[in-house]
Amino acid sequence: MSDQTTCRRDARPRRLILAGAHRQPGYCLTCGIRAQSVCSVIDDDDIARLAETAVETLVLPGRTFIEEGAAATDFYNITSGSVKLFKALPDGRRQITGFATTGHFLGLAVSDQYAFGAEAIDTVRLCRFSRPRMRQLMDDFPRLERRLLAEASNELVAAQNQMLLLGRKTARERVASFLLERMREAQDPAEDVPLPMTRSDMADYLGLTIETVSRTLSWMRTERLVAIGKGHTVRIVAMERLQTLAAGDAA
Amino acid sequence: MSDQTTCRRDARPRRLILAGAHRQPGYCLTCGIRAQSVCSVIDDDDIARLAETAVETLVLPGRTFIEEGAAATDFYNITSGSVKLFKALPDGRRQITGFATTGHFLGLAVSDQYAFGAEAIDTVRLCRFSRPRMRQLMDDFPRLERRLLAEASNELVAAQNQMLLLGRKTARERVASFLLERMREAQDPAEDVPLPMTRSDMADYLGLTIETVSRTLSWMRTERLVAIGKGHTVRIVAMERLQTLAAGDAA
DNA sequence: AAAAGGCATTGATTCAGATCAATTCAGCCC
DNA sequence: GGGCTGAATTGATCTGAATCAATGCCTTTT
Repeated sequence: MSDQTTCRRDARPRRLILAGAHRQPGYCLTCGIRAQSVCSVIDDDDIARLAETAVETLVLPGRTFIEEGAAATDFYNITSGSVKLFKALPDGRRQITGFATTGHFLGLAVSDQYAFGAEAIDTVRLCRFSRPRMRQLMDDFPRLERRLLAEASNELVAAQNQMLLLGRKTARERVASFLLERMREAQDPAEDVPLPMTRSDMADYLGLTIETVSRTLSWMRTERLVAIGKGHTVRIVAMERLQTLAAGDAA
Repeated sequence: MSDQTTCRRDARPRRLILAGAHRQPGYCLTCGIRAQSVCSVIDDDDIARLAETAVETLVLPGRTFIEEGAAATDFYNITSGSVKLFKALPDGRRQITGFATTGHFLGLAVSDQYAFGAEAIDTVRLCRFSRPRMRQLMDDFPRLERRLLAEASNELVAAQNQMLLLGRKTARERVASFLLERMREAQDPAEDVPLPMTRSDMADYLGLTIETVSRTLSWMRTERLVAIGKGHTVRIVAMERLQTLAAGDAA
């Protein structure tokens, strides 16, 4: 990983702030630089000590910055951009287990190996710090630990939903669920859903093939459920019917 | 839920102990009764206050004690027995998202609704306490919060493995993975794997049908990978080959 | 011991989605 | 604009697991 820069420590904030999901601007916990969004404010005397070991890293699109099975030495907080998390089988079959965006933490694990890989979708900025440091941070800031627990809980709920999808839903139900999930994730409240990922990523996330994803989207178009826009965008036309489909209410 | 009894508060321990995975005998955090296994010791002055609202509940086999979508009012710690966690679709399709045994916590959620249901497999004893109380406990005992985070992290890893299984593995690979997982879970180090759950549970856990599970086990028997014993037990005969199969190395 | 009920196994057939195989489309770079 | 390249769509065919359908096999009851 050659494309990393040291933290800009000149911009010292008065208060320590966690990058997070609540979408307020603020300063990164680990390096003190201004982040796109933060969620949690921590009163702080020890900011100088905290900023000591922080490193900001820039990751280019397509780059795998966490290798599945590698030694889990670092902890990451995404300050901008989005990444895909995945697991793979020896013969190349791949399962994307989730997407992570601004504010998410990566590398939370009890094991000493990363259980999944992580690859940048677009250009990603993240703060990286060592595991011993993370432990120390959690000792010093209980709110951080609480926040990690909340994030883990949410991810667990998402994972359970995904297990239901992968184990029991049909291709149509999977794609419908995916579109609605993407809509919820999008910052714009509109029904124009951005799909920045490739069909291949969608397929690997939904446990399908690219052909089935493509066919299913085409079917949704002819059924007037969605309209497929330019530039990786899908507009939801019949929200009700799509929700019914995603919930598995009727075939 | 009529089959619950109040906590036996007469057995006051000197120290507060968390029921957990490390398999040492000790006292339950919430009610102070002796539990089959505990993992974490917490020095304690406030034991009387802590035991105040604790309730021990006995759950009979087959009983659903957490209803998916119901108001998430309580938090549970299993002190003995094993339960299955599941999600369901309106038409009855079901996905078992995991099994929980002695020491596991249930009900961890940011949302105010349970994201999954929980049903007792055998007779289950558990300690139940309210969410506000749980919050208070976490405030008072940071080690509890740390333990919950560790448990959530482990579950997240397990969930990611299961997503790979459900999204990308074949029926044979799924059953092989399941047998090895059960072997790891079992307390006996032997290669005799106990399968207390029904074929239907296995199928709903692996995203298959009971017929496919049955056929796959029969195939494994004829291939001399396993020997099917009496009373819901399977003996692993060819460990190496089973591991290769589970890892998805060769078809 | 016979009857009954609930799993589990095995067989026959179907089908949703995978695989194999062309096109078609959208950027991009001269 | 005219190739060039990788992604997306569409079509034809195949197949692994689901579905439909009998038995078989324990456990409980009488």
